[in-house]
Amino acid sequence: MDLPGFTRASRDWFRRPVLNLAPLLLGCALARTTGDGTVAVRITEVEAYAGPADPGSHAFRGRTARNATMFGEPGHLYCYFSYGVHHNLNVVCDEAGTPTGCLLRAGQVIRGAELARSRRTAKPRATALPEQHLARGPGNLGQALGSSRETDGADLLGDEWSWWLPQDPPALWRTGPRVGVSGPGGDGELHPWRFWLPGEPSVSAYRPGTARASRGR
DNA sequence: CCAACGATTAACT
DNA sequence: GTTAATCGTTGGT
Repeated sequence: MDLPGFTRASRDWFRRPVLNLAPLLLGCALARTTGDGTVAVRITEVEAYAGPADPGSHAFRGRTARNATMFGEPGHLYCYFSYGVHHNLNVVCDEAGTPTGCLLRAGQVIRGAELARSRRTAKPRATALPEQHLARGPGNLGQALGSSRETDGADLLGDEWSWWLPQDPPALWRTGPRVGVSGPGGDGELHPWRFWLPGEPSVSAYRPGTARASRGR
């Protein structure tokens, strides 16, 4: 398995504070290979969740059976069941014992579009979906990759799931309020921790955000 | 044990 | 813009 223009990430690449890692995830590729083939998604939108100090985080009230994966080694997938319907994917960040992660909110399917589409054909209008919308939204991204209850804890340095760094990383991103997280005065005031690549068709046009230049890599 | 609530989506007005 | 669908997790009784 290879991806032109990308190289595989090491465990240590994930070993940094969540707010530092979050923008670096943009432009990376997440791939999954099964007997049916490979689907790879280039990440265009993420949200950071900062653990015990973050009221929006699943880890805010400590360790539970559900969020245990976030307490483990970085470079694994924390997959949780959302609204009785979706299997949303997070990249576990920072050192083991620091329960932080980034929710993968959207991406562009760069390999296996046919397979990704077939995984979404349960939805009546899926056959009419433009390719750019196959992995738009966290639930849809999870669905395009076929994530399930079994996905929680998967290692991104394994054979089935893999994480890829772009040879030519994006130089610019935007930040804004997280989606679906409430808080006093609006969560966005305190935690503008949604990061996305401007101008990407796979990113839904939510609220406007602030442009930030990258500080070099 | 039980009731409330989502890190959402798609369909409908 | 609004709302129903849908069910595991959580926290309180």
